Amino acid sequence: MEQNALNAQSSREEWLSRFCLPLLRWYERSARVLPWREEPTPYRVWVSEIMLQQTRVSAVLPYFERFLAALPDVASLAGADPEALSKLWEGLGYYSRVRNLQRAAQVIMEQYGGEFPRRYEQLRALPGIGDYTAGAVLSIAFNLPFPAVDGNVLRVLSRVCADKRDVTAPALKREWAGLLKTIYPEGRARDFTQALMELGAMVCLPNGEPQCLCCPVRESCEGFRLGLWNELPYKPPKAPRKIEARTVLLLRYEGRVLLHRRAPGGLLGGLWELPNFEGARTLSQLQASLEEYELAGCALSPLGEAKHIFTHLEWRMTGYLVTLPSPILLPQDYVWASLQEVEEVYALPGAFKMYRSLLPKLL
DNA sequence: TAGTCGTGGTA
DNA sequence: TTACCAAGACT
Repeated sequence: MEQNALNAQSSREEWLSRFCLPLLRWYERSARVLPWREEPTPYRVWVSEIMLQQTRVSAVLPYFERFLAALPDVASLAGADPEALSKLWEGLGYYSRVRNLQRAAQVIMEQYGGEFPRRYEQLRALPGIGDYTAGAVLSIAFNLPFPAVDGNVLRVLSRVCADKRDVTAPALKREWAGLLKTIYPEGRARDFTQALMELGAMVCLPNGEPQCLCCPVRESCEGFRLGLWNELPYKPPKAPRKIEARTVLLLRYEGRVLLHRRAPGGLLGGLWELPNFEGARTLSQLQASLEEYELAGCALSPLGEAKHIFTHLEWRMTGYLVTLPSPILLPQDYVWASLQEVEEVYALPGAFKMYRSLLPKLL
């Protein structure tokens, strides 16, 4: 065993002096100024952590400011109009996050009198709060020594300890959390949690070369000593994403476009969309389909192709403009929306961005 | 456990 | 262009 290497068996004193304290000193002078850091109330920290799940800081910033301005506290979130809430989240992705956010706010109002709970089990039981977020809120908002093991922390620890095990394994995440719990510096939980993540975000980078020469814990890093940064953290290969052809319809009538509300749950659950169906239909195929639906009098023209890549799915879309000559009876979950309503009321996911951008000219 | 669930930045 | 993947949770 190398004398300068840290590992899971090193003592608390070794971790503190070689890792935690240098890291904290670095954080004190290097931490980015972020809105949820300036005033780390439980509500602000919670909302920021939900937004930041699998999402970059730069993407979150404008959403966070707008969200906090519209819904400044738990009570306003609990009572918010779901449609307006969905619109506030439009474009941020993983839309179940915002539904869980409101459900949790309602639980906090009803079960905790609007006061944020401070016990791990209570936080963990709220919708949308898992092991990471519970630890993040407890440590960052309440300054309590609970670890928050995210992708940054897994990357930092796997490199510092030159650990080649699969970081996506939940058991390993629990193991790192157990280690961290024993080395939290007294009274410094808020800074230590954020310092670990900040190091991963700014120095111990994914995708390319980490900034080891600027790293405050370089001298104790076994990954650095062994030159293993390129191999760590280890993740097994992922399944290839499925490719799906879809036909998208932009139906218009008298300056309005037809929108459909997707079923709750599942992909883009509860959001609005341009009517679409599986398979790439040609113009003549589509013409035949429309006649079946007694829409024979429609003018039909192609709008071009578009691609949208989800994490595990890829849509290759073929779009058509359908101009209705007369009104139709609208089924459930369909609306005629004006351009202004598309912009201000209905949450339309990014998958339809290309066709949405045509609306100002077509309506 | 492994699949589902968005979007945009970056090498 | 492609592939990775970012302050994960849920089933």
